Amino acid sequence: MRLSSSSSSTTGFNQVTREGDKKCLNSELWHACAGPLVSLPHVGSRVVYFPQGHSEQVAASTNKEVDAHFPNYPSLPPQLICQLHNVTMHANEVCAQMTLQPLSQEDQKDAYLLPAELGTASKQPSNYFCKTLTASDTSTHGGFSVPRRAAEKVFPPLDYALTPPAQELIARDLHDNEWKFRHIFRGQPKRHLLTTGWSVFVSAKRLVAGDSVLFIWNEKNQLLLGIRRATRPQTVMPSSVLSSDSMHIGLLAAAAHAAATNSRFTIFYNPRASPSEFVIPLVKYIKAVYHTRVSVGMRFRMLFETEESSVRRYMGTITGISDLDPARWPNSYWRSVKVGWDESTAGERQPRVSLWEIEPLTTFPMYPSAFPLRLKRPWPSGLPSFHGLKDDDLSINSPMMWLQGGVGDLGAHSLNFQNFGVAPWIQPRFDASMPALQRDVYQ
Amino acid sequence: MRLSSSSSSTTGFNQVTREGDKKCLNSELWHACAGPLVSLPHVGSRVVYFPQGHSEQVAASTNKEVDAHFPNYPSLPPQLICQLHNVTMHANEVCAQMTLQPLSQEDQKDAYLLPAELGTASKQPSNYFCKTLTASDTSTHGGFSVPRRAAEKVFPPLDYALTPPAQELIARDLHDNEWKFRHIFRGQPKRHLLTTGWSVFVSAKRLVAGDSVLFIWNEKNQLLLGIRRATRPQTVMPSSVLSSDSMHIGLLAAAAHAAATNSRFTIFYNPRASPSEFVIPLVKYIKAVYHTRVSVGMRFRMLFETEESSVRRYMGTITGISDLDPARWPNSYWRSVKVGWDESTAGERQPRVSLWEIEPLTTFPMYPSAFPLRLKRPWPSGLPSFHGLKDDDLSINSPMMWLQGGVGDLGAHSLNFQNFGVAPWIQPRFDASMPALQRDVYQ
DNA sequence: ATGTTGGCTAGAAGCCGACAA
DNA sequence: TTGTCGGCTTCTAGCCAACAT
Repeated sequence: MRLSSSSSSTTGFNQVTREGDKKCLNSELWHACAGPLVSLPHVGSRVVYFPQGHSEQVAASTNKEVDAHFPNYPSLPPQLICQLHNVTMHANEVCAQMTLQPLSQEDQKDAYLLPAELGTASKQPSNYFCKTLTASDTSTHGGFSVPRRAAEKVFPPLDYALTPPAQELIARDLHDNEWKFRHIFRGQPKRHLLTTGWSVFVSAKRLVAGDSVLFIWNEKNQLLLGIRRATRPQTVMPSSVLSSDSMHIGLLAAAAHAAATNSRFTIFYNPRASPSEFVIPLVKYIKAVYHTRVSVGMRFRMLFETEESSVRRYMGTITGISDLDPARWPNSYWRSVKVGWDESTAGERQPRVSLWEIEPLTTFPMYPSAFPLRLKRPWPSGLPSFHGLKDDDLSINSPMMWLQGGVGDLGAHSLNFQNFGVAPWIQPRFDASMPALQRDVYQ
Repeated sequence: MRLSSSSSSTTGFNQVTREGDKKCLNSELWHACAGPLVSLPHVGSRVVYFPQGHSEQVAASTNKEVDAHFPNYPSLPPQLICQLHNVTMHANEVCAQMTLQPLSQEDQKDAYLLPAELGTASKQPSNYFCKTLTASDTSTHGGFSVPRRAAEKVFPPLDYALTPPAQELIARDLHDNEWKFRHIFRGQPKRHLLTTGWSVFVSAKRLVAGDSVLFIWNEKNQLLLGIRRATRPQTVMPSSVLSSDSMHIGLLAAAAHAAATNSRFTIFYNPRASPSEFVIPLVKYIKAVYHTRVSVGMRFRMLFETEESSVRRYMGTITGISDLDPARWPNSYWRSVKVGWDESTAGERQPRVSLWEIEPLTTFPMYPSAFPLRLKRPWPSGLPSFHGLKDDDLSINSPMMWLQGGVGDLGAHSLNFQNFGVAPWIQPRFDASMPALQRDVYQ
């Protein structure tokens, strides 16, 4: 269950969302290109930044793991609670630039005492489709074959009285460039095709078979058009600017310096390249780490993105809880959970996940937590169970804001809790140091 | 005439010179693309690395200057004497990857005591031409117009008995890809043209008007083909991997860590992006810093690259000698010389240069040096004057090795020394701490 | 000496339904 | 339902000399 945490697409446009001071990016399209699982924390909210996760993104981008002979930054904790000052979406390679400011040492400890930020539900694109391009779609021989259901759902209706039925479509990309396509319904059997204009788009964007295109019909009756390049292995060269080692060091040193001086620093989050989100809302972190009981043997679910840009759940079992990198990052919650996946195709899914990525499937009585919780006191008893969640609210495209008016968006997807009738953290333990995560959050 | 310091093109191929373990790069072509002023130090030799210069390259690549609120690395000196362990030339964006290992604290001081590395003259391409592409050259309407002199000098001779005279040219690029062109001599008036094959090259390399192509006819009777993209302002995006701040910090932290632990680190030197070379041979540094007397008011020359990839000299006057960045990099020789340029178009030339970039024009008696030399003792008198330098050796394409057999390539521009009958450092001072820079170097 | 343009032509780009998976 | 292909058409890429600078 993920309360799609405080996505910045709430209002359609996030704070600055500019690319090089030129144009305002369409937040809805950006999120569609980023994928259904990606959410950006709210500007102004408090977040947790994980240098380890950032390091993983750099490693994935440069195809080079971190060097073993690396300087340690003992002053840099594995997680850093920060104020999120700015989020800028970039269009070329879909990524988000975030300006973070670590809280002071004192505030780091007191973070749990402060009221959590208001969260709002993210507005996912309603009418869209995503298709992976075939060889025919990208050849010079013809146009683009539109899946029938997709065309009927997303494109304006054709006048089928015409012979053949056809219209001109105008779509805008993330750069706000306009692309015109001839949409025609012809052939035997009949099918929807984009002909004139398609090839210039393909060559301009340098699309190849395997890349995906994304058409969105939004509330303003505009057609939006995004692309997602296939993750070509070995695509990025070492950037020829800085060695990957220096990049790794730079990321750590920048964060350490910012932490030591409580000054701002800037990171790039690349959703399609990064294995996992490494800036997550503070409330999501607190809930997962302090209010969820996990133990070896426990079953869980986790969301993954499908080929067609929708989500599906995979199930697995927790097989261990330990530090991913005990030498460099002791006592880190980053990917601290070792898991086994039910399906045998599981080779493609990571063997370690973080607490906030999974939904434990709890049954009563709960197993005692084997995880070294910092929490000392049991959660006050007598909290109500969760009932009354409606099935209609469970779609990933219309996540339910089930804490509206409360103090926090707990930052998880709310899928399928009703299957268990109770939130997994219905009886979490309680830490005396965090009274301000008021109980009414859970009501 | 330039003692192109110990360029790796000496043997035609440098040590590893591989791109992604795929192909062996042609060193001659790489240097031609890099430009006539670029030289790479020898693998195994000792060099001086300037974090400031490296920082300038990152700033130029990311279009972002270094932040004022930057962490200081007091342990990192402005120049670091290193052993150069490896040089790898890259082909995509012409750049060189170098692995450096700082000498130990002790060896840093003793560096001047060790014998200087052997230097050899670099072999510049003999037959080549470079042309900046016009709108017609890059349009889909036609081919490439070859300048007459260039075609006659570089291409194999046509059989002018044919009507029209034509041949097929086969050229190889840095990736060792083969490109075929139809070379024809036709039109009224007659001119050399590349027709069939040209447009695929232009589109494959994505060349636009303003970019340059480079044809080389080498000693093995092979035709080599390189490109140089115009330095488009704002070309590079922030790489969407790491913030420019983190890159700056990363470079400094990596160098500082390597210096502290005497471990290897890796840098990328991008000749076309970097304002100045920031890894230079130790001997060149020693000569410029310890054996050249400069003072305010002194006249000097400096080499620059022309549009046609040849060199020309500009003259100027030293107007000051001071730290470029007294706060961050006190006592640094990097761009420590403030200069004024003779020609009024001097706005495009930097107002600060480093000692090893210029050739002071000395006359007797020399001005007393206003620069804080560390040298204590005057140079032993009685050294011979320099005579007998021949004018024919002054071409940049046939640099003379006038220290052959000596212990060091002094790595400075020795252009036009014969004009003054004496090397500018004929009477340098002498430092007791550096006896091993034997006097016979200068004989 | 060489950049640009108009004219011409060959070949690729692109539209179509047939066919098959 | 939709990917690929052969057939046909259209249009542009590309060769040429004229012309201009």
